[in-house]
Amino acid sequence: MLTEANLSHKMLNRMALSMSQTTEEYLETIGMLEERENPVSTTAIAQSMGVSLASVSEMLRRLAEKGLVTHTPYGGANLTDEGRRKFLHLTRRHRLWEVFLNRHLGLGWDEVYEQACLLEHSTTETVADRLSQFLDNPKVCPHGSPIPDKNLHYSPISRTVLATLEPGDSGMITNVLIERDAAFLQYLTGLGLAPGVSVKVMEKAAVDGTLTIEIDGLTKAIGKDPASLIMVKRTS
Amino acid sequence: MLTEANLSHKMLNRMALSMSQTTEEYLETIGMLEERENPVSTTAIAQSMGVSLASVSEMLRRLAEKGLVTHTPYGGANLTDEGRRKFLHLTRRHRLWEVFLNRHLGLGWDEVYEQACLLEHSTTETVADRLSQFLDNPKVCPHGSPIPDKNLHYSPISRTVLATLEPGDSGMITNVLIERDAAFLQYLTGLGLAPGVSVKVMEKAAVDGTLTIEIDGLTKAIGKDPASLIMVKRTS
DNA sequence: TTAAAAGTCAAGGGTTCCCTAATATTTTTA
DNA sequence: TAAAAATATTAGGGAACCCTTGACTTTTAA
Repeated sequence: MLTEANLSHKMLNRMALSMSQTTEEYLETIGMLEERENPVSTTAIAQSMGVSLASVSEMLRRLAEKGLVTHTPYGGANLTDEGRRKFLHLTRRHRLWEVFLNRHLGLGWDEVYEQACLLEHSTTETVADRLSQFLDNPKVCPHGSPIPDKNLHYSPISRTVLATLEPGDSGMITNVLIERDAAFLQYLTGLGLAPGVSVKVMEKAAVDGTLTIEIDGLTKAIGKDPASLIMVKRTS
Repeated sequence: MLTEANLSHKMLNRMALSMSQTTEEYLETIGMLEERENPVSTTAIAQSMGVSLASVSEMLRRLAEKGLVTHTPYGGANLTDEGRRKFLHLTRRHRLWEVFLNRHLGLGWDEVYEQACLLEHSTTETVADRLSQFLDNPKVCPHGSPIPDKNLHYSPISRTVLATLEPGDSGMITNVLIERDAAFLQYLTGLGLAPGVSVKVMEKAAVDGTLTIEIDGLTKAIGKDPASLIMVKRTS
């Protein structure tokens, strides 16, 4: 029986805006993986979230029940329109907080991901919109990833990977594909690499693709793997 | 057996900083009630949180186990030093967010409580400290309540209630005791009352204590009950 | 001293999320 | 193409967390 007394705060909350934090994290993971793999495999989700395959299977069933994903057994998962909408809202909140934390609180681009992960789940639409205004409606986060606007539109990202540039090519870093690995970001910082920085490829090792690049007048080396996680816009 | 695989994200989180959100809310409620009633009765907590007496009894046992409160059966509860520390941290975070939301995002003083309630539970110490700096280490929230500093010290609040002023007395509003009742705050806004505003008592009805006051040159009436929730600093 | 108020205990329920083990399906490869 | 390997699902179970009702105990106040 559903009495008024039974409608606790929590229940009302759940009906009003929310999904549990875990559910939101599944949506974010799936949305992120969808950009690389479509549909998204159970294994990819399990690895990315650090849980067992069985947990993912079960969660996918629950998400499908709620209409947030489509899931064909043995065939992977995709966000529904509704799921995608929630995913983009979360992305927007996450990246707006990253901008705030970086720009106004002085946290490094290697620190903001984790903090934004915490805040994004407790951000109402009102606060997100006001925050966006306060920040002058930024288009990208500190890692260069696009921030969906109020209508959830966002600009496409570059498709060119630093690792594919050839000697003589120049480009400007637009964004990095890994945002939560603080150590990786610190490594890039040490090299002088960040969104907006211009690089010129001097050499490319035939054997393993290691690049010799010029950044800000300095010559540096970067392996093919890290260079595959850095997106650039070619300038020549 | 405790394997590395068993140490999920959640478990690490729990060990590192946290308490569930509900636990934090109990601490906040108890800390708040302690200012009026000491020790705090089970009933007071139950009413304030909208749960049954039995739930509170059980939770007090759990909080006592964790060393956050002392609880003598049939004798009420008190925060331990550790509980008080957590309570003050939460208060600090809550009120810092209120200042931010009000000052920079333009939310009204009647809207900030609810939003800050959400954010406070996902705020690390680093972010709280940086936020405080960003806001120039504010000493009070939009409702005039003191914000504990980094060392959890805070200035005492006024003990004078508007309702106790006599005709001819003047004072400045320092803070209001009810921060989460948006309708009440809107009522005060309509009267022109807010922290920092000066008032002069013109009349006081003998029968029910209703005050006639002058605010900003305008004459207004306010009942004894609302006037008992408004704290002032006497200026004459 | 007795009734009312306050508080506790016992038992149980629901949700959420996770795991292991067993099983089923699909893909790969020999 | 059959067996092996990889992938995915189901079954069964459990822990944490928080809440409830109903019976009972303690305290308070008339």
